[in-house]
Amino acid sequence: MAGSGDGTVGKALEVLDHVAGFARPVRFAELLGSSPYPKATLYRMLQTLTSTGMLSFDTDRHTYQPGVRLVRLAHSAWAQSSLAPVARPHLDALSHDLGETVHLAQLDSGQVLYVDKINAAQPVEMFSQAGKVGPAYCTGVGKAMLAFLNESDLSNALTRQSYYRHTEHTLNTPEKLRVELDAIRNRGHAYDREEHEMGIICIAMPILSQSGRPMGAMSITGSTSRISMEGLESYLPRLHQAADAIAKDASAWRFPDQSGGARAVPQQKSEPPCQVSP
Amino acid sequence: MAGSGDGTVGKALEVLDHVAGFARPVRFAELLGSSPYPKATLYRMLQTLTSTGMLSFDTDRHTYQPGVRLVRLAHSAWAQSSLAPVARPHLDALSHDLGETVHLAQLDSGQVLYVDKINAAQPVEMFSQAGKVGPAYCTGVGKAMLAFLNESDLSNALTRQSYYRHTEHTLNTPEKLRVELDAIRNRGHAYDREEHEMGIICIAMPILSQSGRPMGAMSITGSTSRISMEGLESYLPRLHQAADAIAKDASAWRFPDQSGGARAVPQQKSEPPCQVSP
DNA sequence: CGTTTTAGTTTCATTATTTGAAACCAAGTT
DNA sequence: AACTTGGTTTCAAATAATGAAACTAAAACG
Repeated sequence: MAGSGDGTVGKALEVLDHVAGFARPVRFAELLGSSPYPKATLYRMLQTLTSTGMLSFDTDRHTYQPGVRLVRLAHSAWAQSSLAPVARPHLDALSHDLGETVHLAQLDSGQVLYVDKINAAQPVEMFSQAGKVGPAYCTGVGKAMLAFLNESDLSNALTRQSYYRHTEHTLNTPEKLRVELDAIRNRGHAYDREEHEMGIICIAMPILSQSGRPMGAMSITGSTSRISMEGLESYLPRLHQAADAIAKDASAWRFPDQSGGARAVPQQKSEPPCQVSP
Repeated sequence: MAGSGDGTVGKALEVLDHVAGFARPVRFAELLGSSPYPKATLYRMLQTLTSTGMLSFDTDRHTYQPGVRLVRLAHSAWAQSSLAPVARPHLDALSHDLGETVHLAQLDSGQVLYVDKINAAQPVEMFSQAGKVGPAYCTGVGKAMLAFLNESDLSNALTRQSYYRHTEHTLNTPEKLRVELDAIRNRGHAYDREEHEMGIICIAMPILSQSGRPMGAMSITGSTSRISMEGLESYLPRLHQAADAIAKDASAWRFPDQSGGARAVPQQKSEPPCQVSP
C-alpha cells in the first residue's frame, strides 16, 4: 500500500516502520544491514525523521526509536476515528455486565489492529494494548472482519497472511480459512478455538456499516480454564446487541460541531480551549 | 523544529499536523484555506499521506482525518520510550496508595505531552488521556519540567507558550513565570494553584536524569472540593520517592535483550512471535 | 603508542521528484 | 443553459533526492 509509488514521503515512512518494527532502540548499522537503501540515503532519511520528531535519537547510545510526536498524532487519530470513541461506552458496559475481557479491532492492511481493550481483571492497560497488531487469519476479530470483506479486498488480505501455525488448531492455509469464513458469514459471528494461543478462546462479531462493510469487530475473550465455548456462546445475544448498537452509533455519528461559519482555523498549539487537567 | 529545512518529508508532516490540528474530519477546501501551499501541491500531499495510511479519507463525506497507521506506530513509540513503560508500576503504586489521580508527562516542543495517567476514581481512560497535549506554563508538570531546563532550551520553550489566561491565577507573562520557575528549582517541586482550570490543583515533581535534564514530570492532582493544597503537600515524601525511583529505573534501563547475534531482522509483519490475545 | 577497523558523516555531479499556474472536469445552483 | 464551487490533471521549470566515493571520529588491535 505504502512505499514504492509514494515518492520520498512513502520511502521515509517505510524507514519509520522499519525502525518501529525492531521494537527496540536500534543503531544505524543495524538498520543499514536490513535496508534496501544505500548508506547516505538512509542516513539522511533518519536525519529528517529525527528532526521532525517522528524518530528520536539517543545520543549516548546512538540508537533510533519512534518519537513522541507519534503519540500525539495517534491520540488525534484515535479520538477522531468514528469507531473507537463511539464504541467505548458499549464495550465498558459489556465488559462490566459479563465480567469478561472485551477487544475492539479494525483491519489495517490485512492485519488486525486492536484499537481498544477493556480488561475485566487488571485495571488499566493503555497504549500497551491499543495499537498492538495481530494476525487476522487466526483471531476471532480478524476472521469476523475478513468474512465480510468483498472478494477483491478479501483476496488481497488473504495473500498478506503468514499462515504460521501458532497452535495445532490454527487454520494454516487460505483454503481452510475460506471455508471457515463462509461459515462465519452465514452464522454472523466467529470463534477462535485456541487458534492463536493455546488456552485462549473467544467469540467475535463484526461491526458492519449500513453498506455491509466491516468497520471493525469486537470479541469476548476467555481462557479455557475459566470458561467453555458454550459459556462464551451464552453471551451471544448481548454481544450481538452491543455490535448493533455500536454500528448504529458509528454510522449515525457526525463529528460534533460541523458548524459552518467562516474559514475555520485549526486548533493552534497551546490555544485557549484546553481540556487536560494539570 | 520540523518543517522548513526538512524537505518534502517535513512538509508532508506539517500537513499531517495541520489535519490533526483540526481535531475533526476536514475537507480539502478547508485545509487549502488555512494552508501555505497551493492547491495542486496540497492535493498531492494529501494523496500521498492517504495512500500511506497516515491519513484516512472518508469518500462519502470527502473528509480527511489522521489514519490508524499512527495508532500502530504510537504503540511502538510508547512501548519503547524509556520513561512511560518503566514508570507505570510506580504510578500505579502511588495512585493506589494515595487514592489520587496521577499524571506522567514529557515535554514535546515546548508543550506538555501526557504519556500516562492513572485515574483513581474512573476506571479506564486510554488514549483519550495519553497522547493529549496541554500548556506547559500553567500546569504543574509543565512548570516542573521548565524549571530544570537549561537556559537555551528554556528561553526557546518560553517563546512557545501562549500565556493565555485560563483562570485568574494563571501566570500570564514570561516574567512572572520565570520568578515561579526559580522558586520551583530551589524547592524541587511545583504547584498548580488553579492556574489552568478552576477547582483543580496539583503538586508536581520533575523526573531528572543523572545529568539533571528533565526526562519528564509526574503530578498528583485533586479537586479543591476534595482536597487542599496542604493535603497534597502531605504526599510530598511519597511523590519524591516515586520520582526518584522512576528516575533511577529509567536511567538504568537498557532495552531488554540487547543480544548481539548476527544482523537482527526487524519483527516482520504477522510473524510467529505474537503476543496479543484474540 | 601508533595502526587498523569499524561506524558514522559529508561531498558533489547526476538523476528523479516536486512544484504550481493554469487548464480541466464534475457536481450542484441559479 | 450558464455559472459557480470543489476537486483533479497537465507540463515545463525549479528543486530536492540520490549514491559512489571520499572523509573523519572513535574504537579495537598489535
